Amino acid sequence: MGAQVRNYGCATYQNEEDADIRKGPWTVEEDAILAEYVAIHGEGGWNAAARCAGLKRTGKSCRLRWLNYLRPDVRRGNITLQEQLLILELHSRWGNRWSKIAQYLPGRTDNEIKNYWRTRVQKQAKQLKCDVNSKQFRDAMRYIWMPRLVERIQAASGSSTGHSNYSSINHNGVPISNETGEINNPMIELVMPEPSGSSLESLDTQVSPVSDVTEYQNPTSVQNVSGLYPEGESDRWIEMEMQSNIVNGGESLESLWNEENIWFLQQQLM
DNA sequence: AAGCACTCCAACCGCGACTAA
DNA sequence: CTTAGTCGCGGTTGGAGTGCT
Repeated sequence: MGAQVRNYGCATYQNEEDADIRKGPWTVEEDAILAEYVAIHGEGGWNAAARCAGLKRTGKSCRLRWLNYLRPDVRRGNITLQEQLLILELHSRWGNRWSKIAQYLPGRTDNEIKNYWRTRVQKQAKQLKCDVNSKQFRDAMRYIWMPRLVERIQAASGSSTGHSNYSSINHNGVPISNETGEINNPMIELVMPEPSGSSLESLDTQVSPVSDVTEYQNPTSVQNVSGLYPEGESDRWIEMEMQSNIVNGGESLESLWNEENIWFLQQQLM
């Protein structure tokens, strides 16, 4: 980052030459000016927008402010279960392609998804003492978190299919795609909107900030999940599931990742 | 009540891709 | 072909907010 000045408390300047360029938090007035400009001229041409609107901001800053905050269709608030599942699924497919992932979550910005990943998902990897990109962690996501999320989504939407269906995930855990590269996974279809503009409202199961991948409802039983796990490893994974239930005494789980479970998972993942 | 630790998010930066002159 | 300007993406970070001691 170098020696540039950061001061989010009040807008500041990088150096003498940039004394006309404001940095830091946007004011209400600046927001209004930018929103009005875009309403008249449309999106794009951000450098011109900054100049013509009289904003002492860089074009980049204007673009970011518009896309991440001022845009009328920006969704704010908790990431839903469906969105969590989509993020996990799409990240396993595309990696850190945040903008691409964001296309499938209407109203969510790449920045927001990136923040979610870093603050929630990477935190869990850290707790498990494994790299977020490691096979172990990906497996934990794929064979435990994601099926659980699916179950919760189904429970919340009143579906009675009875068990998670991840059968269209291949042996690498990647959802099987058709020739066009589209994901062909019934559970993902359940939650995945078109990349442009459609709404998630009908499936909008809001969750609290703590009710993300770190916390699960206790499944009533370890049910029909063997098909979810890697070939030849289902026993081991089912055992992990059962162990996590035993450890939690059948009560609803405060968190799957209490110390005991983390230790247990680490042993299993060795 | 105060201080500390931690979480979350807005906003920054560097860099690569694209495009027009 | 080269160059300059612009845009978009992914990584990083400061600070406000919140919870805990």
